[in-house]
This record gives sequence, structure tokens and C-alpha cells, in this order.
Amino acid sequence: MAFSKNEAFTDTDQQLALWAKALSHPARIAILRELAQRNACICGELVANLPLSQATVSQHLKVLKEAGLIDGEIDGPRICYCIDWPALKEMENALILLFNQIKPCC
Amino acid sequence: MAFSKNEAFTDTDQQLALWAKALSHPARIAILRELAQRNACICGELVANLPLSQATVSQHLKVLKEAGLIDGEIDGPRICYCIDWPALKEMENALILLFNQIKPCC
DNA sequence: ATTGTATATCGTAAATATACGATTAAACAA
DNA sequence: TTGTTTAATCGTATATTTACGATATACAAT
Repeated sequence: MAFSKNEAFTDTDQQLALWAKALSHPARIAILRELAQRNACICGELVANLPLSQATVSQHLKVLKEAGLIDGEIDGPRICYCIDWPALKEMENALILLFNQIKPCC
Repeated sequence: MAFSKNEAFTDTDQQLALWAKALSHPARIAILRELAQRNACICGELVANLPLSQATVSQHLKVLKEAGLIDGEIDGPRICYCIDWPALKEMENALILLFNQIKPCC
């Protein structure tokens, strides 16, 4: 884009778009699934279970972290990732609210 | 990306990612809102109500159409857009299913 | 201190997304 | 036919995303 015009939209819609962008790659959805299943998970396990390099997985983790959906905690030489449940719930609520607003009206 | 590795992921997660990508720009969320409010809407009205050029709005409409979320129907010299409600419901269900899978487990 | 392990970051290449002006195409009216 | 209106598409510039090898960093263990 020449430059982004996002500031012209409502905060709500900008936040929704950011969350949706965090979910817009199957690797990141797979990561969230796996973190939920295992409750928490060191980075290496995610790398082992994804068809992507360590660097790429780390990059996807960064995107999820920047979207606020996961947290990473140092555990010795490793990083233990887990889902930020309050944030995930917030995203879920916002999306459900959006779907309630986007309903057949008249 | 050097090239996308999406085919390595499940169809479900690929589809979820595509839907999320369709929602990953505030203009497209705003378009869906407005289409839902008005039930249907000619392209020109959307252009008038968005801080974006006609070409850019048309591009966002194309993204939503390619994601299957909206339909466009010729109405004289105009195009009347409306939400594809079954598709939107399908997306909503898939996301809710995802949220049910991504829950605190143990 | 040195070594080993785990992860982040850097550098880079290619693909995709965003935005807009200009042009084209389609539908209608005169 | 000609002109008008509406929307799509083209061309283009810039930004962002995706991917990976290489390197740096942080910690643990010896």
C-alpha cells in the first residue's frame, strides 16, 4: 500500500482486523491448537510438529505474541509458550459480537 | 515467502486462515457491517461511505467475493452487493468450533 | 571459562497486500 | 449511434508477509 489508512476506521474494527490477521495463517492456527491441547508447550515441540523451519516458527510465535494471544516464559534454556486465555476470550467475544451485528436484518 | 507451504496444513485450518484473511482489514469488516445493515448495497454507496478510492473499494469487494462471503449482482449499470448468508454462517460455525477446540484443557 | 542447547534475530529473497490514478467495459438513456 | 454512469481492471509504487540459512544470545552444565 502507498500507506495504510487504517486509522480512518473504528478502533473496534481495527482490533478485529488485527486479531483476524493473527489467525490468517494455518501455521498460527495449528500453533494455537497445539498450545491448547498441551496447555503449554516449549518452542522446540512446536518446531518438531510443524513443517516449517525453527526460524519461521519463531516468527509465527512472534506474530501471535504481538497480537496478545500467547505468552512466552523463559524456562531454563527454553521458552515455554502458553495461550493468553483472557485475551483469547476477548477475541472470541469480539468476533461473536461482530457476527451478531452482521445478521440478516429486514 | 519464498513460496507458501499452506498445503502442508489441514484443509480445515487452511479454510479458517482464508476466512480470517478476508476479515483481516478494517475496510472489509466495515463493508460487511454496512452490507448487513442495508441488507444489500450498491457499490457506489460503499465507496461514498468509506475513506478509500473507488478502485480500492472494488479491490476489497473482490477479496470478500473470492472468500465467498459476498455476492454481486448486476442491477442496471450498477452492481448490487449482498452478504452470502449461508457462507457467513459457515464461517461463523467454523470459528466457533475452533474456539471450542482451543479451550483450557487440563 | 568453555561447551552445548534452545530460541531469537538478522539478512535476504520472493510473494502478497494495499492504495490510487487511469483506462476499459458494460448497461442504459437520449 | 453517442454519451453518461457505474464498476472492474490495469499499471504501478510501496509495504508487509512468508520463508529460511546464518548468526547471535541466553542459559545450563561441566
